[in-house]
Amino acid sequence: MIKKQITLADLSRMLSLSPATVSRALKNYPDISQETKKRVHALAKELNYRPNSIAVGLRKRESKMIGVIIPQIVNHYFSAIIKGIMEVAYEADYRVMLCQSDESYEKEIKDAAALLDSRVDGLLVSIAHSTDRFEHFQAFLDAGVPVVMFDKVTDQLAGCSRIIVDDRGGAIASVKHLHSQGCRDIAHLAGPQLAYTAYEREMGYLDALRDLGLPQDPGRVYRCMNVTYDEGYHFTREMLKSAKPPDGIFAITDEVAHGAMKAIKEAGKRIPEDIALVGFSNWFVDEMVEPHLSSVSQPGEEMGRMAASILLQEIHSIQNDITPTPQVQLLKTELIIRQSSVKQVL
Amino acid sequence: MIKKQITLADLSRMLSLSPATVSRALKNYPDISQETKKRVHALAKELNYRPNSIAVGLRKRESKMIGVIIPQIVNHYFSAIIKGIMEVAYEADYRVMLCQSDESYEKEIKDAAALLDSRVDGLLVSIAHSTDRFEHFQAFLDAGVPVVMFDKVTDQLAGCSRIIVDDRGGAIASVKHLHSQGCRDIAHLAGPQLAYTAYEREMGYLDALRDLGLPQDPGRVYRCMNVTYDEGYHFTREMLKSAKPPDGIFAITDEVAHGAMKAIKEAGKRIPEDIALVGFSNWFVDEMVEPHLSSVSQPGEEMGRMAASILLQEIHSIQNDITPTPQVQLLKTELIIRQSSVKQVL
DNA sequence: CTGAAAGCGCTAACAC
DNA sequence: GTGTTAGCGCTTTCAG
Repeated sequence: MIKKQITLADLSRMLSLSPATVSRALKNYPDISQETKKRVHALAKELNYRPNSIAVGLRKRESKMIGVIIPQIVNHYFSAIIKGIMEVAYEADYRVMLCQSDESYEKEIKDAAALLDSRVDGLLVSIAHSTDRFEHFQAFLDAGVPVVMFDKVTDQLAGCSRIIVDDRGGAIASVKHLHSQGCRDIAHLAGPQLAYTAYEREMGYLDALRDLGLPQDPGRVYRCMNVTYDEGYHFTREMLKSAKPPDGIFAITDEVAHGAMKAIKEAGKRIPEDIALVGFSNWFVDEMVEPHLSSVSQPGEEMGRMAASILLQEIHSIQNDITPTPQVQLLKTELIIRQSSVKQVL
Repeated sequence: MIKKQITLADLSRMLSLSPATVSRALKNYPDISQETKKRVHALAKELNYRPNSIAVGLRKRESKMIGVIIPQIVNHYFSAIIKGIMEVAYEADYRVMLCQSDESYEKEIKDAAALLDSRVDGLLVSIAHSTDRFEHFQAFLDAGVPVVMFDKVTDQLAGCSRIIVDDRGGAIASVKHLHSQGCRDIAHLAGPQLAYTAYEREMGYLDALRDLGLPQDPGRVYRCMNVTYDEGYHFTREMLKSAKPPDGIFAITDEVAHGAMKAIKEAGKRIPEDIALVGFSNWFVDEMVEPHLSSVSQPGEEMGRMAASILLQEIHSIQNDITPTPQVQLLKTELIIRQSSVKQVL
């Protein structure tokens, strides 16, 4: 049976006080007598009274919950972001409702609807690969619920803040580094162009080639639609089968890069001597493989913390009747150079 | 400003119907005229009406939310579990409220309180290392909210189901396998004994030694209190500095095992010839390192799915006024043999 | 210093 | 078929 939790009414009855007084006493309102406060607190503690936050939410029209929609959870970078989000939310006494879109537009729509129905006070979202319409997020803004996008963002949704890392800068640094190590034919294991981060990294790759005066050969861009280890492995094998394999590879993520590494090793080629390799994410696995993988570090936890902080700010703004100004935060990336890309002993 | 979402009352006013009728029409109650249903649905869709699930929750005394408390999120195994949980919850139209205890007893207590205050319909929990009291979970049971423990469980909380993997069996298989490969001095990188899984793996290690007629030397058990890569590295270095290092290591997790691998390689020893190595989790990184790491696979997603399924069952039982019978589910583990532990070419 | 009353948005029992 | 009423548990005017 559904056992009943103790309620304010229960307390007030037992104390012969009105619910209002009990409520105020529990919150230490100044104009309640010490005596009453003592009695109320004592009984509340004894009976282990806990306010029903659903009722509070209904009354105060705020749920103290923030919604999070993320493409995947089983992913080092994303789980780091979630961690950052949860830490900030926790400190501010907000709960986190988590949804995984699984990179599916349809799932994302359903998740968004469920979160909106749950009356979350704000939404944090990293957009699925396949998403190219944004009405389901506009609905939040229309309802006065702030939305902050992180990592996979879009500029097609006005009035909402975005937190991104400097993907393009990281990509440029990687390619220039490969060039400095003597690479002249650098391939790119890219992602789906629709995704913001994938696009930026690819643009960075192309920017760098142009700056360096290297040819931009579309045949050197291999598109990993799902950005997986297996795709990295597969496309790299393909490269290796060709008459003239590249002498450097810049991979869109570490996962893809590790797949590439496997293929290169299997083919009996040396890293970095034959093919130098740089990934993206600075996953801690990078130091567990041989050779250690060079990679661009992107601060996941910091991104989560920042996204959550901005969202909370916006929630408070709105509660004080001021429309928040959307902001764009660019977090720095840093190229971590390891063995996989250092050809020359200097 | 807090813009208002459209409510049932709004609809009823505009349609000159009672809120009750509108409510019933939206839920397609049989005794509402087709005509009315049409009008109601049309307007609801037009105005994009979405029921306020906080209000529904208050009224129906169920929140359609389940709480999850997990020691860490940034962890392949745990995030896989979360994924499994979320899939099942999603299918059943439940939302997931996630908390990370960070292996802290105090944080766990606060999270539990917050979830109970949010009136989650059920709780899934994997217990923090440092937790040795369970009143904060008993509170759920007292309130008629079912609790299902997974992975890190305790038998000190009566009336609640547990999902575990066969840690002991996996440990035994690992040690016997090392023995079959010629290891006669097998060390164990263990965890804190308080943690259920750590304890079981350690017991499995000892069971196997006994079965094999090998001495059980307490000095061969290295206790990694935080179960980290660094601890694996550190303790293995320590072993290697001694006069007679072990010829096999069974590590409590893959993370620890990878730390051990690094130490062994650094010391110039060969794996598996000098020291054979087996980890636990079957992390996919195991196939990305050289040599590939043997490991015990434990089905994370399946565990999450099972835990969530059982919890939902129990929620429904309770709603139908029947006290669920706590069950214990043991998921099979499987030793995946790779290069790090195969000494002899057969 | 405390109480009465209204209401957040919805549902369910009971009328008609 | 549809409306009325009451109430989920809490907060917050407004009175006194």
